[in-house]
Amino acid sequence: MKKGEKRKQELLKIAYKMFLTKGYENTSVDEIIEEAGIAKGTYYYYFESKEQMLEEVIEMMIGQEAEVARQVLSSNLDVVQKILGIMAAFRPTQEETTIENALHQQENALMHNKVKKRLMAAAIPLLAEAAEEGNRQGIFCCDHVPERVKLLLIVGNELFDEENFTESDVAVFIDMAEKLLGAKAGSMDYIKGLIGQTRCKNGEKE
Amino acid sequence: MKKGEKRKQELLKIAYKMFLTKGYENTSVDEIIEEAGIAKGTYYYYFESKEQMLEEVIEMMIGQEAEVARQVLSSNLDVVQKILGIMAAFRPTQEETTIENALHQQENALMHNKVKKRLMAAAIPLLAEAAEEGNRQGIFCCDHVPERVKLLLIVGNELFDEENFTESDVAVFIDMAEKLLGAKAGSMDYIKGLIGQTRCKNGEKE
DNA sequence: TATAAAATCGACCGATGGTCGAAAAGGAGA
DNA sequence: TCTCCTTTTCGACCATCGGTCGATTTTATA
Repeated sequence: MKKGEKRKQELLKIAYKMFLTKGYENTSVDEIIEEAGIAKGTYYYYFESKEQMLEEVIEMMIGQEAEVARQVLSSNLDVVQKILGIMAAFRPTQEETTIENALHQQENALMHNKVKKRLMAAAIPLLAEAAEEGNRQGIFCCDHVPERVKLLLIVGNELFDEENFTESDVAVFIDMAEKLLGAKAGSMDYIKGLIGQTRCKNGEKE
Repeated sequence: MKKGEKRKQELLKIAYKMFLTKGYENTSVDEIIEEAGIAKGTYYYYFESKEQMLEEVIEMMIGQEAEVARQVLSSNLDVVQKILGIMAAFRPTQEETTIENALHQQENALMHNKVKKRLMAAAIPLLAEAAEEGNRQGIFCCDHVPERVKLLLIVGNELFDEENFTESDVAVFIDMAEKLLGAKAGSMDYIKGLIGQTRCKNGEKE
C-alpha cells in the first residue's frame, strides 16, 4: 500500500501540471497515461473517473495554497495586507496558468468552478480570522464577519479574474471593502497600486 | 430564407428547453435531432457547432429577460424595487431549471458561465439607469455607478445562485447594497422578505 | 420545363472516457 | 523453492459524442 500511494501521487502531480497548462477539458486521459508511461487500466485502478481525479488534484492545489495563506495570517504584516495576501495566495490562476489558460478560460469552466467553490470554503475561515483581528485592533468595526469576507472573496474572484478590470473597478472595490468591514474611509487606498500585481509569486520548488 | 429561419427558431426552442431541463453538457446533438425529427446533416446546416448553438440559445434567453427587465425599469415602482426587479428578471435559473439543474449545476458549468457573462453585459446598463434615477431622487448618492451596480450584480448572482444562503447573508448583502449606493442605512431593510422569493414568476407564454 | 439554390439525409469518422478479463509482480507461509 | 493469495499492470475493446461529407430531394426562378 506504500508503492501504490507513491504512484497515485505521481499521477496527481502529472495531471496537476497538465491541467494548469492545458486546462482540464483539453487534457485527455490518454495524454496523462502517455506522459506517465502507464496503461489505461492502471489509471482507472487509481482513479474512479477523470472528474474524481480532478477533485483530488484540486484538493492538492488548495492544500498548498492554504499553507501559504496560513503563513501570511501568522506573519506580522498589518491586517489589511494580510487580507490581501490571503486572497492572493488563493488566486486560482498562477504563473503557468495565466498565459495558456487565459485563452482556454471559457472551456475550462468546470475546473474553474470547482476550484472556486473549494477555495471559498478554505479561504473564508482564514480571512475571517484576519478580519476579527482587525476588529480587535479597532481598524475594522463589523459584525457577521464570515459573511462579509465571503462577499469580499466573491467580488475579488469575479472582478479580478479576467484582465478586463479598470481603475474604477479597483477604486469601487476598495471603497466597498472599507465600508463592508467598517474601516475608516480611505484607510485602504494604499492598496490600489498592489492589486494589479497580486499574482502569486512563490518560486517554483520543483 | 423564410422557411429556413422558421426551422432554426424551432430548433433553438427545442434546444432551449432541453438545455434548461437536462443541462447543456448532458444534452447530446443526437438527442436534439431526435426530438426535432431531423438528420444530423440538417442540424449542422443551421448551426456551426453545438457550442455556437448554445450561444444563440443564450442570446434568445437574455433577449426575453431583458425585455422584462426594461418593463420593470419603465414601471412606476420605487427605485429599490426596480433594482431588485431587474436583478430578478435576469435570474439565470427559472422555474424549470431549479429542479433538475440544481443537481446538474456543477457539470453545467460552461453554459452557466456563458450566461453569467452575457447577463452581466445586458443587466449593467439597465441597473445603472435605475441607480442614476435613485441618485437624482436623492435616495442614493454615489459615483462610478456602472462599476457599483456591477459589484451588486456579481454578489447577487454568486450569493443567491445556490440555495445555501442564510439570513445573515441577506442582511450583509443589503447592508452592502446600501453602502455601495450611498443609501440611508436601513432604507433597504424592507427587501429582506422578498429576496428568497425573487424567482421569475412570468407565466409560460407557450 | 430546365436549372440553380436551398434544404435534408444518414453513413461515416476520429477522439474521448471508461470497462474488463487476463496476466504479471510481490509477498507470506510451508 | 513451491504454492496461494493479493496487489498492480496491461491493452484490446466499447459506447458515445461532436462533427464531416457527398448524395439526394425539395423549392424557387426564369
